[in-house]
Amino acid sequence: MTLWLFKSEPDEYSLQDLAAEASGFGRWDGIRNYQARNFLRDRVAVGDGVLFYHSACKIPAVVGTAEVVRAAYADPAQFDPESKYFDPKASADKPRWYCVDLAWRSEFAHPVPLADIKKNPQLTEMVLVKQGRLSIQPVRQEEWDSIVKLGGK
DNA sequence: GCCAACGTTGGC
DNA sequence: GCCAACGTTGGC
Repeated sequence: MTLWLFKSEPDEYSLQDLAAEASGFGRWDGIRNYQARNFLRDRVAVGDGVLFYHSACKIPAVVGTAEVVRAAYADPAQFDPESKYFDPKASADKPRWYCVDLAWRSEFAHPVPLADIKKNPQLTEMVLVKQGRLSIQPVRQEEWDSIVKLGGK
């Protein structure tokens, strides 16, 4: 099992949106960055744990956890001309973009802000700190444990 | 809204 | 097969 950190803009899709899914899971789609796609397509597996991170908002922070419940499949939005994620260069037998399904697991009592993570000597090696712009990234077990502890859940 | 880091693309 | 240009991302 691998542990991950997934970023989402809360205006687009928040942890609360995932928690409110009637089906019990949500589709993590719209990934259009190659580095993130490669992780999604090649490494993310059912049962993997996910730190849910809110980005591009007032206080960027890890806000809770989720779990992967379906591994990579072709993101349907790339085939839909009406979608903003439409990609004319993608085809059904040669999809370019992938998505997974996630289930909500927990919401932190105390969100863990990026600013605090940067100040924490135990967490300075996180990809989140070392490489800013990556929306899907692996997390070490120790990092997961520290953040969940800080989150209070 | 700027701009830096990244993987991919495509012209040569 | 090199490498400059491109699109995406996201903190500031």
